Amino acid sequence: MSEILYNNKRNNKWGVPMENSKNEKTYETLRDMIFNGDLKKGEKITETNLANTLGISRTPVREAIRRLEQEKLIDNNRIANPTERDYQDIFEMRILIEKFAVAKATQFFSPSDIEELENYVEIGYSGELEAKMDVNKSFHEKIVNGTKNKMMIEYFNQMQSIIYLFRKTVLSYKRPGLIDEHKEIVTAIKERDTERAEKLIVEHLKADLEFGLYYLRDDE
Amino acid sequence: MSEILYNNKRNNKWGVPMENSKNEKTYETLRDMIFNGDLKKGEKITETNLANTLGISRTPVREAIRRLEQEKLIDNNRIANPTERDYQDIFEMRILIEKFAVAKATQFFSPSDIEELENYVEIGYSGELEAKMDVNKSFHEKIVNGTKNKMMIEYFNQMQSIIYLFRKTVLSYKRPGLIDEHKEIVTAIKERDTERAEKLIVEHLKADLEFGLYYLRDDE
DNA sequence: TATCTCAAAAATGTATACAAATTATACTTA
DNA sequence: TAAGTATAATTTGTATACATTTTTGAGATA
Repeated sequence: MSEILYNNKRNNKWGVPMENSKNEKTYETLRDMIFNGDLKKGEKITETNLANTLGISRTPVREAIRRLEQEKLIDNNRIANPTERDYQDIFEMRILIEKFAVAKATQFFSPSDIEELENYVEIGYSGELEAKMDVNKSFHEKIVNGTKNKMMIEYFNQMQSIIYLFRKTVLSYKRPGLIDEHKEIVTAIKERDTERAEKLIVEHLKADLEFGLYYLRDDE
Repeated sequence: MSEILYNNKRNNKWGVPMENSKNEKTYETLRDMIFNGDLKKGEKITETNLANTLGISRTPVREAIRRLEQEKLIDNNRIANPTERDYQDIFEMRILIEKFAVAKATQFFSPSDIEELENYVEIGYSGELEAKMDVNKSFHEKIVNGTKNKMMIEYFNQMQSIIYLFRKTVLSYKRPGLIDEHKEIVTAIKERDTERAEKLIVEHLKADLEFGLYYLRDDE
């Protein structure tokens, strides 16, 4: 399992994320248990149980659960089992943010920013499956970070957990053309062609969703 | 102080918000203390102190603080003191959402939906200051709810707390033309003129922000 | 005076005990 | 049998005690 942290850590006074030790670790553990299926979709959970399983008290479990509820990985004392509609909603929101972000990118990205994106494309072609997944995330993250809008970036990051679950479920990083589309987007950014970049990223995200939903429908 | 609940309640299995008693009440109390200035912007807070003040244990205070952190009303053990930049970021996000939402409204709002909006405009003209504030919120909320996108609606609601703080600080509901703009937007929706409605709401929100920032600059 | 060090104080993190609420189960009754 | 009801079991909410970390502040030293 990859080491990516879809994080939401609280910051200390220097703005540096701190390890709230148990709290933080519990959150990560539970999140990973959801991702890798140790905790199954729709499964009922209790604080008591999880605390026993992890050999700690309910207090840190409680806080971890609250965070996971925030990210919609837990809902109503159950492990999330997002519906098609849930995914559509998320992608609708994502499209709004990323369309805005890519426009900023065409206006403001420096050559080195663009180089970074090209690098992700490169790895997307050549890397292992695990690397592909990471790099796909980095690609979109890089673009969204370009908004420099703290709130927007935070909301985007919060959505990552569900998006990760989606990708994992439907293996959508295997979708044909995915990296080609990334490449085209970078080209549009490079050419400072805002409208084209917007159009491309919207299509890219819609294709992603459609591909995913197609396989999701078999699963359930 | 108005009774509006910028809520984020957890739901029970029937989807009905439940009163987590102390937890919920503590959240509301603290939020209102922030809104009405009992807790001042930038003021340092501690769980211990608040618990003593409210005459309860730290546990529910803790959870309430977490929720307020989520809404950015508390940050880093201090009552929030948003910067101009923070407000700009929020409005950037808001514009994205509301522009999308108003487009949906022009496409899908029924006569009775539109009537509801007209009603808010009416009260906006005739009502007391308190009512004006409520109705302004209802107006925008109605439009955003029209997206029927749960995630979008939730994020929008989360932003309401900071937006409320902003309005309260700068009395932006007193802005000249505010209700006229609402009226124009309703007209555009009624005429199913998507582009015009989008344009108007974006201008409306930008004007709101500018007006607010103008007065905010004096304050600090 | 400035800043450094270290102990005391205070705050937060975590565990645990108890209370209140919810859920499950066995029994009753129609 | 189905539906309802009362009680037991479980679970979550809240308080409290203790552990660990962070902050404060007094005194030492340059």
